[in-house]
Amino acid sequence: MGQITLTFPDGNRKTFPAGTIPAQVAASISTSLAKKAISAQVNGQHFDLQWPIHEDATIAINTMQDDAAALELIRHDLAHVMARAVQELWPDVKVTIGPVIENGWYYDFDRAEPFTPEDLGQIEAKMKEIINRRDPVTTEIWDRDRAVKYYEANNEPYKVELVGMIPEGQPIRMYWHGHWQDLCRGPHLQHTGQLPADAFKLMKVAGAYWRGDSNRPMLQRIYGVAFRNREALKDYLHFLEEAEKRDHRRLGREMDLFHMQEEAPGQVFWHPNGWRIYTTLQDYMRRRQNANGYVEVNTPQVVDRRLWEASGHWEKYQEHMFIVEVDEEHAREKSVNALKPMNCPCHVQIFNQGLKSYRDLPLRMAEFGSCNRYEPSGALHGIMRVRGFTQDDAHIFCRESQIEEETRRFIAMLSAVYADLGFEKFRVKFSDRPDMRAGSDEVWDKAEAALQSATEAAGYAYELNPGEGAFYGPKLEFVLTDAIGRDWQCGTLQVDFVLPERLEASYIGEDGAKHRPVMLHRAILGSFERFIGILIENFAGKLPFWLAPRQVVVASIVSDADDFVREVVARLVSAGVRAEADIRNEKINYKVREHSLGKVPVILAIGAREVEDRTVTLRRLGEQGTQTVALDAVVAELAAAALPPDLA
RNA sequence: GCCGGUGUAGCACAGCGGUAGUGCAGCGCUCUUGUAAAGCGAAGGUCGGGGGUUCAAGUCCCUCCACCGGCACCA
Repeated sequence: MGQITLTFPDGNRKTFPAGTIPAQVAASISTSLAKKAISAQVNGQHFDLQWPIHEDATIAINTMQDDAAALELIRHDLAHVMARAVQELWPDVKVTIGPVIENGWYYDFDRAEPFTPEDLGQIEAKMKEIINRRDPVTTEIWDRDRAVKYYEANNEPYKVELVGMIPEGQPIRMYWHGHWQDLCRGPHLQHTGQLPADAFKLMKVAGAYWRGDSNRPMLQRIYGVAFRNREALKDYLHFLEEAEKRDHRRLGREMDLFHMQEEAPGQVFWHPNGWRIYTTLQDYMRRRQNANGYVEVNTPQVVDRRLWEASGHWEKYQEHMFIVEVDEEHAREKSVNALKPMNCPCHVQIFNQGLKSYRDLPLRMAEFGSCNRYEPSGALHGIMRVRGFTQDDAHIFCRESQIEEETRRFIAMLSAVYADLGFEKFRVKFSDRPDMRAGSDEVWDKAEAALQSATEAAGYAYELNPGEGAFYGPKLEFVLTDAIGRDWQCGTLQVDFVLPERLEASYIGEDGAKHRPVMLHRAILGSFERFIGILIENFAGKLPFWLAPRQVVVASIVSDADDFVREVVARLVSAGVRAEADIRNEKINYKVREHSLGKVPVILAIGAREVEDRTVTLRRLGEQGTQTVALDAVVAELAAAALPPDLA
């Protein structure tokens, strides 16, 4: 048997017989390391302590101190322990897959009876029992036939299918946790006793399609979360509570921004407070667009199916459109229309009016386009995913040679807008050509290169999403990260070679001949509804002053102050501040509490002293202290703060 | 659309086969108040819609709708 040389992280080298397993390497260092070891990094690969090493390599032994490895193993082993617990409790349940996900894992089961919340408690107890058994984890490599026969004999059809999916030449690895067995690529811990019995929790049961395919059976998925210790779990559960307090549906009610009701599922009833946010944001975007060379248009809501057939949407998205049929009772001829689900075909109609010259390009056509889509009922979510929404949409008609410059300008505008709205950082994703696509490779080459180089020129790194582009062209997607670390994909820029062709857009070039323009579809916010939801959650309702629907409440302390309160409100309103009076017969404590819960950024309290001195006592949301200031100074300061960032 | 859960007063919730309850908000009265809930009083609900079982149904069954959590979808 040959020898191999292993290099340790400190640079030391040692020779071992070929086929040595990391467990033996750990034991050669110390018995305590052998006990504490959970896995190894071998040539950078996450390695099971039982996998043999056949050649020279770098090696590092992982213990629970190594965050990434520890969390990966804890979550992965718990997935197995949970599956085992379920099968111990209900032997007829069939197991499928159970991967590690962010903060935990899930495992999908096939069981006739639904799992109940009580079942989760029972499973959790059984898992703790299994952990306390300290069962050793062992592994073997089987050949395909043996694995298939084994699973057929054990009536585990999903596992049979999984074995069949493992590519030729890749090992089919079996793991044993005591007597329980699962197909798994590993690695795993040494024994179940290495798992923290008090740092995991089963969270919820949910349906999930086998292999993500809605034509295949619905399985039952159990989600769990796990961390290295009890404190980390507690922190995470606390984080969930905090996230719930930011929920835009809850804040929407508490701040009286909007509501939704049964008669109009997926559509928003904007209350005065919410609509102030909406119009403030829209006015801001309109100024930004004007400053960036866009022209604004507006197009019809109800459009005959012929246009959607021509654009290709009828064929693909008919099921998801609101159809409006007009019959002979009302009109001479029956017609079938759709509420517009998008604006682009209408924008091409405007482009097509009159002859366009190359001198007209690039033509940046913007619309706050009100769209309706019949989204599947299960997709609806507050104001984030709705059936009626308004996009900050625009289409840039340009020549291929202008794609790069237009992309660069767009990214500059988008980053300025995001910064103004409180998002300093965003990520860029680039999706290139899919297998099914329109247009020649030559054109795709040019479009992809233009998007990439414009992104790089703008100083942004991008993540590649291979093959995820639209069938009509490559795209960029812009992803915001919010205050508690969640990602939101908002902006997009898509190159489209197809729609101008289908809807016969053209311009006259310098050569006097007709040419096809390229269309860039682009949005920065995405939809106002969703973006306002994101703003609410990002700021936990405490919107920046300029966006706050109620900026100032002027509250009387004694009724003798009422006249001065009204005067202060009038001064603020005429200075452009959204101010209102609260002269109800209530204690100042009560008023402060109520307006603080309503997320009003500034409360001005006025009692006898303030009336006497023509001052106000100012209290800012989230602060304990107050300051008493002269009226003129406060009006000037608040008027300045109320200006949108592009006007300040 | 699929799986599971939920739907009781404006809001948050209790009641789970025998004449609909609590807190807060709202309304009335008293209090003129100094920075996160003053006191008292009178009200307020065809218990999501429809159908069924029963002497009797928020309570049990069926069905539809909406919402919540996932999955699938997202031009």
